[in-house]
Amino acid sequence: MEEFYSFGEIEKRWQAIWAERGVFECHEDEGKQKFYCLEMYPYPSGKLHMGHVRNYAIGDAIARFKLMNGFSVMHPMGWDAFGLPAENAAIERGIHPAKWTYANIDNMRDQFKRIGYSFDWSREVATCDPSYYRWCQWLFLQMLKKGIAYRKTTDVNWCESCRTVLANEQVESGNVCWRCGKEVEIREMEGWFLKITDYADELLSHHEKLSGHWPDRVLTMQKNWIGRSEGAYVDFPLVNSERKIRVFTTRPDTLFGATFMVLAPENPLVIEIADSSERRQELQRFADKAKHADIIERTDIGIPKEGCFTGSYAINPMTGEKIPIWVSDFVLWGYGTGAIMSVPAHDQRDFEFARKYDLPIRIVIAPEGRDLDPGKMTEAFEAVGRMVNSSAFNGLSSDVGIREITRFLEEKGIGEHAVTYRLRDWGISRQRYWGTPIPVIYCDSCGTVPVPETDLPVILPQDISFDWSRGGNPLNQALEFVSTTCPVCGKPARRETDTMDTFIDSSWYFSRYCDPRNDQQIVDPKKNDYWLPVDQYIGGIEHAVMHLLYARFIHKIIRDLGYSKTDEPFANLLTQGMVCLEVLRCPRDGYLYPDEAIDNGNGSYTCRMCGSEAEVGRSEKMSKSKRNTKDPEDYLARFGADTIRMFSLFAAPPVRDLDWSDSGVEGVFRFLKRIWRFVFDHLELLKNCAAENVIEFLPGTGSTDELRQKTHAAIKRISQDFDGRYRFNTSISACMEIVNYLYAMEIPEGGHPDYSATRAVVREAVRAMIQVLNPFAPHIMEELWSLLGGSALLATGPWPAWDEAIAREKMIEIPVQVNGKIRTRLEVPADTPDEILEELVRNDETVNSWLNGQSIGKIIIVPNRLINVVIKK
RNA sequence: GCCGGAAUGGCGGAAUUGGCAGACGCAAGGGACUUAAAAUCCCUCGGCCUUUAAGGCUGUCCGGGUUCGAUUCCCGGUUCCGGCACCA
Repeated sequence: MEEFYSFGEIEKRWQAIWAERGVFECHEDEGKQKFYCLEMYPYPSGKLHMGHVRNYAIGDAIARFKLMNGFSVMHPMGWDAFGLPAENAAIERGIHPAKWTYANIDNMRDQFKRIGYSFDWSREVATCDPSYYRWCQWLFLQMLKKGIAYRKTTDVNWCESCRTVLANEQVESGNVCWRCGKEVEIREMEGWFLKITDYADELLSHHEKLSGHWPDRVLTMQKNWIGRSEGAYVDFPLVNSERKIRVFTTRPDTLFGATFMVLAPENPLVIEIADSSERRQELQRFADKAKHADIIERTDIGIPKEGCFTGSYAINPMTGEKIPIWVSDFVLWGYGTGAIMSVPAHDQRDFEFARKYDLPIRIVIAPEGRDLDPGKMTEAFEAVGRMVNSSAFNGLSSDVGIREITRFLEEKGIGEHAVTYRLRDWGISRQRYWGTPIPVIYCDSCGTVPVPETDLPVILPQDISFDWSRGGNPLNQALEFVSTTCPVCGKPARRETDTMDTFIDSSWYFSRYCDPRNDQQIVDPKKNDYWLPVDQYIGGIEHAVMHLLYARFIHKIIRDLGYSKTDEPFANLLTQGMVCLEVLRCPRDGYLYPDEAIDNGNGSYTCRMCGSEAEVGRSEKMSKSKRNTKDPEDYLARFGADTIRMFSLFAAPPVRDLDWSDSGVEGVFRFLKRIWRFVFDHLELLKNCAAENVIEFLPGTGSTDELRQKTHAAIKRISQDFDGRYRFNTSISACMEIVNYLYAMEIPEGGHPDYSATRAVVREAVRAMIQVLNPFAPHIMEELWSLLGGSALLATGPWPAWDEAIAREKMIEIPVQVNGKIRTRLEVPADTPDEILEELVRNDETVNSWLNGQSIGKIIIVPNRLINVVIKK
């Protein structure tokens, strides 16, 4: 053993041994309990960043812990390899997307291996490989067959900077592209959609299975996104026409208060019902304006809503009254029926609209214990109450009224109970090259024809020109790809040139890992049944509604196709926090790299370029644009893989954001060196302790008993931390305490009467430390394990057991309070009976001095924790 | 506007079920070793007050409440972060 911890050589050696022996390669083993540990696979952007290091360090700790505990562990890795950056690189630098992507994959795989993650590389997949995307295409064909995939022309979100359509989930803050941050525009386009709305109810109700296993906020975000609302459809007949206008309302109890109607400008009825050609033109202009209005302006709550009268009237089916029909852009064409009944007394938007255009307001819901006056109201009364001005329904409470009115509507055939969702169907067509080709063919005679399954995969052509000046998707220019023959009639036909949203690729990759080389089917159902669901899924919160909703949806389709028995793909979800660092900002030169500023040592920084004082901003997510990134490679070279892994687990609990700290990294490095040196300094005493299964303990001194107790308590604590709590920062600190204790302890020389007793306890402690730290710093621990005589690999265990009796402290210092303030402490054996404690307290000098001659009211004893003496009032 | 989450020393964080606030680490200060530096080891370290020892008061965003006892539970508020934002 060398005196100094040479991490570089140690890490390289053990990585080679693990790979050689295939320790992390897994297979279905019915004799063992399985554990599927998965971190969200990365986009191969070129190199790993600190967020990756952390994400995979968390998963690796869990996977390694399970492996040491005898589970059959699957911990796979692959690449979310289709996507825009590859294509942009091709345009900017003339490198083919495939070449760029595979070069990045090679580099990142090499980085992963040098960090020593316990991935089963034999299961690696890359979504841009035809053997993978073939099954995306197959899945699409199955959805087409079932009517889940369909084509329509509709308003879509178009990002000009990415030159493609985006799904609703991929538009942030109302109008911003999730990828590039630029504003999106609404365009009418034709494209492919998946009927995720068919699964809305199930996606929502299965939250029940996830509750308690997924973070509440992810479930809440999905719930809001799905946006279920329950109410009724109501038909309003038009005056002088056979036509009806159907509306959706969540408040049938307010139906008597509907004094006008409003249509969305896009609603085709608008033009149809206009009462004159003049009016028609006016309405057309209004609709055009609404269509081209800025999305933010149109949807901002604060801005008063413009409206336009159609000249037509409808009949309120309850009151029989004639009510005017208006048009306004606050009514959305994509939600409900694109038309509403307006109840200005009980809906704020309707109220504001009614005030602006002087439309009637009628109270039909009375709050408990007060009266409303339509003339004096300043806002709508939106809460529930008792029905008034509602004929036979007067006096009913809102909830009863909703039921009764709905029943009445159904009896009369003028409405029905209804559920609507905010969720829209998922638009998956992307007008870009680097994605999975959508396997359909357009034939002039036969229409839209699916590519026969036997012809899959439809290969993405490699020879392609990325000349955007010619407009549109580069695939359009690939004539050999586009021109084909119709599979039905054999006449010339053209292929679809749009590719699939890459979120499709990532919606089922966890299934493919179960059977990654299968070229007969998407996955062998037996293998899916063995491994799924993923027992622990780990990734960033940014995918709360995108990836995590899509994957749940696609998995249900895979289930319905008979390839899985599980309803939900991810049994437990952990969303890790971001890796953050303070930003440096110069008032003139913007964000600065650390070496662009001079550290004045007093917390202030000077910009090297212009000499002005740079502001130290708050800690923000590491990003290139803010220039506050740290390259894992630098730390790998200076401290090694074990140190960066352990730091990223120690600095904060996984779910929280982590502030990067160079001195914190050094602290962890020091800790590993301390362990190394302790073993080196006590090599003779520790020799072969890893090979020892049973240790003979001798009656010890105070400190040996204490060390044993601390060792067992630490094993217990860390084992329990792995059971879903995953607070590795405290696991590591428990080990630091043991190591500190070992350093502080007097370890007698051989021949001393206490030597044997101390030796046994120290050997046990060091052995256990090496074992429990292995999931966090596997290379150094594997090395120490082998140096201390471990014959098998530590990676496969064993995990140490703890003895409950030893883990419990023998002597306890119990704080004694008088009226809630600590005044003294009692040193007593654990589990001392209450009577004895009470006796001790009553006779205690300090306690009595704090009584000031008053008598004791009662004594509260919390076993082994605390005593509180309450003075009688 | 609505819905979540958070707030603890100079900093990251700990306190698992209402029971010792500040574990562990960083930074800082002091000391040992060294010709020196690095490395390493040891000590101190929330604030205020008194001090010979030791102790007292105060302190977990702010204001109330429940309780023998509240970082933890309840009510009201502040600030920050995130999500959704005319969804009828």
